[in-house]
Amino acid sequence: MRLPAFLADQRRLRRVLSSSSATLATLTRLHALLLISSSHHLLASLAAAYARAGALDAAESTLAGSPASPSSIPAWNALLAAHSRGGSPGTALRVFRALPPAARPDSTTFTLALSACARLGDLATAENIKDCAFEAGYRKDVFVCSALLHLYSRCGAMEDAVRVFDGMPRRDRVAWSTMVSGFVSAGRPVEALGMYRRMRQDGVEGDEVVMVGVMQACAATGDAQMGASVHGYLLRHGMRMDVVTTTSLVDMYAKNEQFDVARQMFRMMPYRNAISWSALISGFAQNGHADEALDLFREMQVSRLQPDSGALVSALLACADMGLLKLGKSIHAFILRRLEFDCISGTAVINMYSKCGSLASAQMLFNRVGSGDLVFWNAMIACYGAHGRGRDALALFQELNETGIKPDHATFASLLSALSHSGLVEEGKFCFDRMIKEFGIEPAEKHYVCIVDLLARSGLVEEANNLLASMQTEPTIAIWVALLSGCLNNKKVELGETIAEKILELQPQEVGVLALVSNLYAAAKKWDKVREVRKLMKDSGSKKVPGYSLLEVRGTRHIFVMEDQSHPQHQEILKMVAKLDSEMRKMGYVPRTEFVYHDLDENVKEQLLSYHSERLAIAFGLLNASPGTRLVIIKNLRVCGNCHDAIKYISKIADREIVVRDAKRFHHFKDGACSCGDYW
DNA sequence: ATAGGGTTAG
Repeated sequence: MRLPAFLADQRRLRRVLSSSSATLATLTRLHALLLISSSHHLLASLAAAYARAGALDAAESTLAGSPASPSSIPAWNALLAAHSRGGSPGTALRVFRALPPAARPDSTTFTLALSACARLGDLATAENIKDCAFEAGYRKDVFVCSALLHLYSRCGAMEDAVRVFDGMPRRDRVAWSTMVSGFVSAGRPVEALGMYRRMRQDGVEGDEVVMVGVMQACAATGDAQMGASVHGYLLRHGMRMDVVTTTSLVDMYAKNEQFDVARQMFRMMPYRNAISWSALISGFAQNGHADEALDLFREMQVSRLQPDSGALVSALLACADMGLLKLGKSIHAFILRRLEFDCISGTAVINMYSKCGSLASAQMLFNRVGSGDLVFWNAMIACYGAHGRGRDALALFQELNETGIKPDHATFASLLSALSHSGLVEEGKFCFDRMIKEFGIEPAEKHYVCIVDLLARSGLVEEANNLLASMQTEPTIAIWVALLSGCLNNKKVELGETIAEKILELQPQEVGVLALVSNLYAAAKKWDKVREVRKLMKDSGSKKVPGYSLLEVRGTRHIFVMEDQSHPQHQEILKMVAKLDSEMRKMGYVPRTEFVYHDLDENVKEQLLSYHSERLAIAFGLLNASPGTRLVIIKNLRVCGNCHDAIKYISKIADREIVVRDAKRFHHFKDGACSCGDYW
């Protein structure tokens, strides 16, 4: 072929350059030809072709080497897009900054640059780019605007996203769906669902992507009915049930505790990835079905799919829940051998050690990994809190401040809870103040729960009550509950009754909440009120979670439930309990029958107290565990004040360290003293 | 001609 003739055939040239099938060799050859002919137009097309073929350096040098003009913008865009897709948004931004001024960026350019900022979480640069885009006349551009929506929601600035969204003259499905998933990831699922409703009212139908966001929202709110209707919508509209969509369905059903449906969906998936497994495993693990979670985890191990860190993290969650230290340790070892030790799995391991009572192992891991990741620190602060080590939590918080990492809402939730459980009232108040004033964090529900708990626990119920009066919004059930439980523990029955009324007005469904209210009325000896609330409990339909205690002896787990006679050593255990009881009494133990909230005879109350599940578990442990080893009991409910007393005596009699983990934290009993800062 | 939205786990 004669070169000049070939160059003259512009149409044919264009076809070669815009098809994505041109090989690199062809492109380099053409490059040489075009340089000779110095055709700027064609050089730009060539650069775009380079970018599409993955030769990004060649694309950039071609562009930089030819004079800039608006006609080179598609090529620059192709280059930016390639960097973005290739996962290097930083480079994309560098290229954007290096754009020659004569090449006028268009809507696509700005959209790509903003999307790179979103990926990097670089709000400052984005603001700059936004200004340029607006100046260039793209203020109303759908693409630029949705890129902004995505940017703001990824940077936790939902209010800015809302502002942009409200200013959009035209909103397409992508804009709506960005808002839906934005609200979901901001932890505001109710507003996410609101967005979806508005979208439908606007006459816009959902597609797979929107519906995934809606499903996440349903999972977060626990709205099972809405969830099922979304499922129906997907089927009715014949949507593509790919891995992502189906995994979201599985996740939603599992989070809503519809395990049969979740499992069925999972089994029907033609193709599953590691995320699908993790979704189901964690669904079980987080809802008290650790056994099934671990069964699935084992099944995943035997399937071809290697467990990734997500599945391991879910399995660790199940170990933490059940206090399975041995299995947890082996997963830790597996991660060390086979995977990169990332922050998420590191945090999960710390959490597992924490929940299994191995404060020392958690500390060791924390010190060895030494990470700059905030959540990692948060987990360790929470771990100290769970072990009643408020001062250590505070010290770690101060250390965190010295690193320059900014604490977040979760840091303060863990810290306040640690201080509360250690009775460090002044420190707690001070931290609550600092959180608001110095760190500019608006207290959320959980923070109010902590601070009210902190005050009320140490008897300052009036101060706690005043704090609630100063709140901007109405206190929620959880906040009232913290106050009420302080009233109950400090025998402030009168104030307690008014709070109980408020809680009942909010119509709580949770049995635990109703039980607390009922106990308060029992403490006030208002037995007709007690009956009333007990009836509510019965009508609420939700089953009371039976209290159980669990311990592992020589690798086997034993579960004890009050009044359960099924254990093969039942008679022996009862004898042991009685023996301990009489020895404790000789040492001065007096059963604290005020913890039995029923209208019963005193001696019946005393008997009931002796058969709490942790007492049975401890008796079993003393009979079977090797002498001198520590007994770690995992209990799903709180340890009552009487058991707390009793275990101190037992620990002294048996000369053993006894550790009881209740729903919230650990009580380390050694030589009759509990190392947890406060009582219960 | 081309760009913006989606799955688990701390």
